[in-house]
Amino acid sequence: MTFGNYIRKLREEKQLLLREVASQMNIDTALLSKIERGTRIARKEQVEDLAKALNKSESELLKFWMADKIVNMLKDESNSTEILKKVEEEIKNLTNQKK
Amino acid sequence: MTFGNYIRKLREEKQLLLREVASQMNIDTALLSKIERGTRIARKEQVEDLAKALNKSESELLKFWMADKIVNMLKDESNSTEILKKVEEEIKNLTNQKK
DNA sequence: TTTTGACTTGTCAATATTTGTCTAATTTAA
DNA sequence: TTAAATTAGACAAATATTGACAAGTCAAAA
Repeated sequence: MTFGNYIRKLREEKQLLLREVASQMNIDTALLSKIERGTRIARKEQVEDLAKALNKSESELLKFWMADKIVNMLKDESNSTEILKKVEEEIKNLTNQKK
Repeated sequence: MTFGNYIRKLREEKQLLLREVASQMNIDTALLSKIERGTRIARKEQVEDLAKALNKSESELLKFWMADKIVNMLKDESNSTEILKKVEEEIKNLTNQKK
């Protein structure tokens, strides 16, 4: 489930129109349409706006949004598994960093 | 081990000067210095050039390079583990995609 | 069939970011 | 101290991103 598909699903469940949500976000309907279809990438600020408009937790939406971006970076790499393993290691190091 | 630290180590092992490697890459010494110190991000093209100049496999260098970028995206996220798990799922889906 | 409303697409100027180089430090090694 | 290597800062040029507008498609209502 991509970010776009996810927010579209949420919007439809709430029976909201593109124009209603877009208006709450202060953006053009066309732009929100593109974000939902994945032809445009939302800015972080817009993800926050969406969380408000759709009454979902910001971190939940950000999870989908960040995952999307990372998947996009990795989708053409042959050794994405190896890369992810390394990322996990490095993150672990970071969080164990004292001070 | 970050990308910058890694290529610096490789360069020093080979006893090459910044200016020698930078010249092979057709970039300014100052830029390579910044890349090694992590204050500038190499372009993918430059990673390829580095692989040649340092006689290392491109995919090995790209692994460090991509991991760096992803770590940077995640370093301020509280739920990075969750995000990575989602990424792994999505990647798995992608590779299982028939046609 | 025409009209209407919701959504989508293509294009473009404005804005923002990235890039690489230059010059001027600073550090290092002799 | 000197000379070479490396680093920092500032800048213009190149590139990328952004959001809006206008025009398009599509389905359902009239």
